[in-house]
Amino acid sequence: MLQVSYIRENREKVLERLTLKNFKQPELVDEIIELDEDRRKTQTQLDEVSAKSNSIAKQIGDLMRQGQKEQAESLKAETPVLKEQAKTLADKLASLEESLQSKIVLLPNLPHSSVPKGSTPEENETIFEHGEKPLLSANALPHWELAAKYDIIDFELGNKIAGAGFPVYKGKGAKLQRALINFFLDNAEAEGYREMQPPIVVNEASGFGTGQLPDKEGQMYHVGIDNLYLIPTAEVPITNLYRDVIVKEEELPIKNCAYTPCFRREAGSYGAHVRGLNRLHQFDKVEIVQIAQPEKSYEVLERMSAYVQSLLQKLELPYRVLRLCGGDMSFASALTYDMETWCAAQGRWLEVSSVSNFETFQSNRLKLRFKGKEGKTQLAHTLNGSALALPRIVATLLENNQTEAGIKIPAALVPYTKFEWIN
RNA sequence: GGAGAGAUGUCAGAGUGGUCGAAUGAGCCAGCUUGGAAAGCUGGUAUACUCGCAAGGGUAUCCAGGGUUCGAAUCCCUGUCUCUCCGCCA
Repeated sequence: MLQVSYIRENREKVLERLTLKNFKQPELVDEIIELDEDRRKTQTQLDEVSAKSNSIAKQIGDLMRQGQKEQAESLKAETPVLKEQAKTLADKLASLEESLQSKIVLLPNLPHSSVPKGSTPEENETIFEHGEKPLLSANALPHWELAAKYDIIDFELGNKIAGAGFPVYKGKGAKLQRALINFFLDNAEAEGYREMQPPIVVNEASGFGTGQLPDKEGQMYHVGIDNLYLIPTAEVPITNLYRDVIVKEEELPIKNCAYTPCFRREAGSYGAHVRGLNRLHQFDKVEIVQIAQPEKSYEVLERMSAYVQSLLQKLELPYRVLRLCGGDMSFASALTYDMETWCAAQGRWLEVSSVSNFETFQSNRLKLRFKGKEGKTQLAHTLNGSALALPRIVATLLENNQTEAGIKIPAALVPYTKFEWIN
């Protein structure tokens, strides 16, 4: 959520930046500014009336104590008018605040100055590419066929007990999952992240804090009876740990990581390109989350990007890094890097990580602030990234490392799997 | 699921209608003291909105939302959460 004061003071810039994000309702900006002006005027009026009432109440108190009952009574006569005024103003204020809030949450975050123009994934900017695309033999298989061949992931069985998009990992498939989770967590710890285990259901306030609610409600599984949501990413609980918190500046940056299952309804997306592990309703992910000082957050973002890349390098996966264009970025992000691995049998790039700086967009919703040496409190910047999401890593590993003898586990992972081959 | 108790500042904890943004203590910060430290002493120590160049002022906030009242941390209603006991349970 953008700050009203910022919109008020930077109208032109806000409009210009929203254009880059292909925002369709620029008229909202002026509506917000107008509502805000009205809101502040009403606030001032209400404050004045309240000040008057307070002073009268105080005088009545004084008079009563001095036993001057009659004068007190005559002062009381003045209050009904004030009360009426206060009520009217308070109602007006509440309704102004409500419409202001309802409009301001519709504005996406403003993109950083380095964000390229564009509205489709094709217009994302490839800023780095690493590793050789493997040359597979003509009879190479996509991962879902390899999964069946080696009996390590069973999509049918998951179908039976839950539905499409809930695979069952079996034997070495399950062990590979566990190995990857541990590999990612150990690396994150070495990078300075504190491991956390949060709840994987969250309440409404948490969903709002990180921006999933109210608009992306349909993407989360909702447990109606208790009004809880299954998390779509660990970002939600981990970032919300700091909701309504004022941290000390010297504690920054705060670095947390967590492994959690993630749940996404992804309603209505079925088809060939979502086969196998490409898109699931439940998947595992290790997430890294940082809270940083505003002037350092872009440095932090680069560092997070480099860290994610180091994981891909250790796993010996060919990848590229994209800087997302304005139209392809998420609602809340100011700058996003996507990491994609080359999935050789499918012959396509698969997104395995997304690293973003949200600047104050989330912290404004969360009321996550820090207090500097001078005692001034200000909103902190939040960042997060997948490090990494498992299914597409598994898909890439299976497809790229398939040989006549089976699937070769990358050396860095063998201490975790304790086997070198799936065969 | 049943019964009861409770929710006050960074923490502990007072406060049952006015002088309460809130006693007291601890913590923290600054200063004094000291060779340095401890102890001691002195002062400071919430957040949001708003007015103001500033100094400073106004308003709101004692879990949340309503209500009673000239006036609510205090009384009433509703909700949420926490704790204790019982039941159930990995």
